[in-house]
Amino acid sequence: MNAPHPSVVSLAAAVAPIELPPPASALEQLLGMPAAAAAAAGLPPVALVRVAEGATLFHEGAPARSVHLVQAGHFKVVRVGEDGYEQVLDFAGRHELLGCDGFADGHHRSAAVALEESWVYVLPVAELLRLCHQLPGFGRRWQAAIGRLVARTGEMAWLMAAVGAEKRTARFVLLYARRMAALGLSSRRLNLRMGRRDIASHLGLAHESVSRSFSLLAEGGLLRVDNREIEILDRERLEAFARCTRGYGEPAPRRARGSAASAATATSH
Amino acid sequence: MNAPHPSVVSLAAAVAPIELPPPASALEQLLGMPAAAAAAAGLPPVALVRVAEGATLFHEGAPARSVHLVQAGHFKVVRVGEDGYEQVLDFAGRHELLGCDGFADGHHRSAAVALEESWVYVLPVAELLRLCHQLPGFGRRWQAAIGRLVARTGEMAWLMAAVGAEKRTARFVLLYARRMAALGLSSRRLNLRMGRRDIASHLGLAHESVSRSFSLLAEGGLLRVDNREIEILDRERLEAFARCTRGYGEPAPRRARGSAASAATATSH
DNA sequence: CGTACCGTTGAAGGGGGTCAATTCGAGTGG
DNA sequence: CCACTCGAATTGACCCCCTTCAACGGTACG
Repeated sequence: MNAPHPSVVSLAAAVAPIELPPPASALEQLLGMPAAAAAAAGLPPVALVRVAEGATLFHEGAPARSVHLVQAGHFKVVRVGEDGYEQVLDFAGRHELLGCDGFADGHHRSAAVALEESWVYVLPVAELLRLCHQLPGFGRRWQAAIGRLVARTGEMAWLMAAVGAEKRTARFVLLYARRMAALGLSSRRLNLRMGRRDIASHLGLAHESVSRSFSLLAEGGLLRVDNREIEILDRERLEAFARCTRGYGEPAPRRARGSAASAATATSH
Repeated sequence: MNAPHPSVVSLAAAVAPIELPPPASALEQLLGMPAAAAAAAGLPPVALVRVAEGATLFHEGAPARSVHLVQAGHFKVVRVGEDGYEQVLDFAGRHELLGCDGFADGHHRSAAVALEESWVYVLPVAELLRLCHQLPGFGRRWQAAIGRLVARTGEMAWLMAAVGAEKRTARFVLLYARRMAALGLSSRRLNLRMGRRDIASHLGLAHESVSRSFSLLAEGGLLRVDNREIEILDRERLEAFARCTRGYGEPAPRRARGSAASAATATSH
């Protein structure tokens, strides 16, 4: 707990904004050009700030003056219900936007909490409109980013549509793996940055159910689970299992020792 | 079924595009100016097309060349899973945008089906960028619309977070009422445009459970249910009931005859 | 009048929520 | 180094709620 009272204050206590991070910059990819070219085009430099683990990037209800582009690290997007229940809306990693729901009325409708030490670019909303005007091609990129954001609703619906905790957990793992693959990382060995509670809140389950699901999927030989280290052992069967949204049937592919009969799992029907 | 094979073809068979609809135009509100002023600014006219009940505005996977602004009527946004299960992602009415998830890669990730005879404005994506450049103030309005769209993820999460079919149904009713209020319509007497199956798919429940939930909420005196005609009898208690997301407890406020004791329902506990 | 679909209600069965105990690891201070 | 604490993660047991299967009434339509 290097953040005693998680607050935006921790931002001020962070290291001074840097100009260019170690690997490829998420900002450059969004702009569609290297930072040097952007500077030459007369664009003001974009701040890159550090967010400590457990710190809140922005609070629910706070005025939304800027959006954030994740350069490194991971966040959870949460909303606290009127009853105090913390609902995890989404997880966001590199190249993803945070805070766009604040566009609606100028106030954030969710909070973003860093799951680990992270770095984000700060893009004032006023800058965004100017970028659309000045940078040719940025409009398209910005629209694409918005499209991916809107598509998140579909992903979430896909998650929640599955009945059965195991199916839902399987879909979560597949979704997470897909995002890792999009970042060029391994989609077999996953390093979950969030705890079981956060996963459970995201999936609408009890954290015990998530734990049980992981165990059952591992018992079935689909996954190897070691705390937050996940390895997909049999992607074929995992996807087949997650495919059918409805039906408690096909309870779990437990002990399907049959080797390559991928057509149908050898459950007794 | 006036649409034998629901298809975009029905669009061509629709009445010729009109220029101005009867009441206030959703397009004018998005543009921030009357259509006459927009025309004077050199903007090309925007097509307003009719979509028959049951017709598909755009299909999943189809190339996304334009977004649609609902002027009248209602749509359901659906995604068909690989297993053929139809998942309702959202419902969209007047003043709402359809097809923005296609921004991501140029292809629609969901389909839009008209629940009744509807009218939509067709906004080519290329036009949108030009509007941002030419129309002062449009950028802000467009951002706000995007923000509302992104905020939908939070609404959906709020829906699904509730455990218990009754709570989830109650939240759906409240959400629907809120949208009706935003349109200036009555938020007490609701006219659901979608069937129980669609609601169930949207809430991740069996359609029988939705039906039962409506009956139980009606039995508790919170709602009056007559097929698709819903009336909110006691908004106070309905919101209190929907408030707590978790806990099967407080099963249902059935037969709470006690008049004004709103602090705690008089269940035997 | 028959068909088809929607909406409602009943009965049975199982999955997951809740509560509870246990293990394990990290951090802390003796 | 060890005792202690705290939290995360796992596992077990019980029981309610929801899914599923089934039947029934109502309405639109040919």
